Amino acid sequence: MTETRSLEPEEWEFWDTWMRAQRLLTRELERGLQRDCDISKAEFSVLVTLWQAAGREMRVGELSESLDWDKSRVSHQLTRMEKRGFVKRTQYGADGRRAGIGLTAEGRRAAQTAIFVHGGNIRRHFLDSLTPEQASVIRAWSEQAVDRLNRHGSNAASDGAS
Amino acid sequence: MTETRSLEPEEWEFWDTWMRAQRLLTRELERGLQRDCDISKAEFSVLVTLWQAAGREMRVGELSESLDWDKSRVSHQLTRMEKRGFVKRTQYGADGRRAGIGLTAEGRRAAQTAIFVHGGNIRRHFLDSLTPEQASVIRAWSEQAVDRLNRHGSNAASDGAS
DNA sequence: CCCAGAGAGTTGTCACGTCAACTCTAGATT
DNA sequence: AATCTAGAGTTGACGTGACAACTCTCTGGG
Repeated sequence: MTETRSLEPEEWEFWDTWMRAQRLLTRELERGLQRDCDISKAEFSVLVTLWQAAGREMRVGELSESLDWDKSRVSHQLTRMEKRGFVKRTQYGADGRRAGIGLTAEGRRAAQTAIFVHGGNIRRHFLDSLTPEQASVIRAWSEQAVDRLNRHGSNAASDGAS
Repeated sequence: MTETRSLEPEEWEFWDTWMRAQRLLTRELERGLQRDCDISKAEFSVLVTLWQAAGREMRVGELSESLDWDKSRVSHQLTRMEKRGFVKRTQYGADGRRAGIGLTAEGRRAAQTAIFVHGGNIRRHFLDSLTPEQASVIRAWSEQAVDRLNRHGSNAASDGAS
């Protein structure tokens, strides 16, 4: 008969622990964001990205690119955040297409405090928990992984790095 | 005026890269699961847990404990999976409460192949990407983090360390 | 001019996940 | 025994995320 698994129990456990750590960390930070700033992780991401644009309006496509989110996801998220009064869409054409996205005053306020508070939480729950060695190893792996996985997802062909 | 952030740009970037790596990896694996086995990550988790119970029926509370999921989340997930024919609830009392959860034949089949295939994907996309040093550092950090964060979540009071 | 097709955004649908409210049972209290 | 209550499970509402279908505009070719 065929094998019923392709990883050793020890490997499964490693994987499981790693996933669990991620989930716990993410959950803790998300709860902090909700508790302290009354915004979600998704809202935070959008707020930060627009904040970094420093007043310049962004297009949906830019947000999508920068966040690495599906365009429809961005659109849905903007609809919700527009309802909450964090962002506004300003029209370009005579029609409804081609919208520029900007923060409202309330959005700017929320972004500012959230960046401060959430940054502190990240330090407490993540950065402070790392030894210098762990930090540098994890950083290196992350960069490696992003490179490798991006190659997979976006472009399969353009491997010009000869 | 108050500071507008509490992390250095370099620290933000570290955090961002780390999160991005996780997200890309998770996404890749989830897509693989969908493509190769036609099941979601959530379904996989439930199937595996029930599979490990080796035929014995589990209660919702046990699943909730073991997966570290909210009970309502388990319940919703079971409803969906019952519809797909992967699990069945068997009643204990005269009423509808106290259900035992078991895999159907189809559930067992799906679990078996998914464990094999997904295990392979984990190896390819994660384990194989790690140098021995990275593996041991990440493993250590994960265990550390799970311990620390579990203490936070469950019991807030038992802080014997003066 | 008209039409085909590429790009940008939106919308619908469905699965996932969280929180709060609800139901039913069973054990404890009186 | 009547009731109160803690625990187990379910349900509903809503935000989130992925995917496909759709609309509208613009542009190039006939």
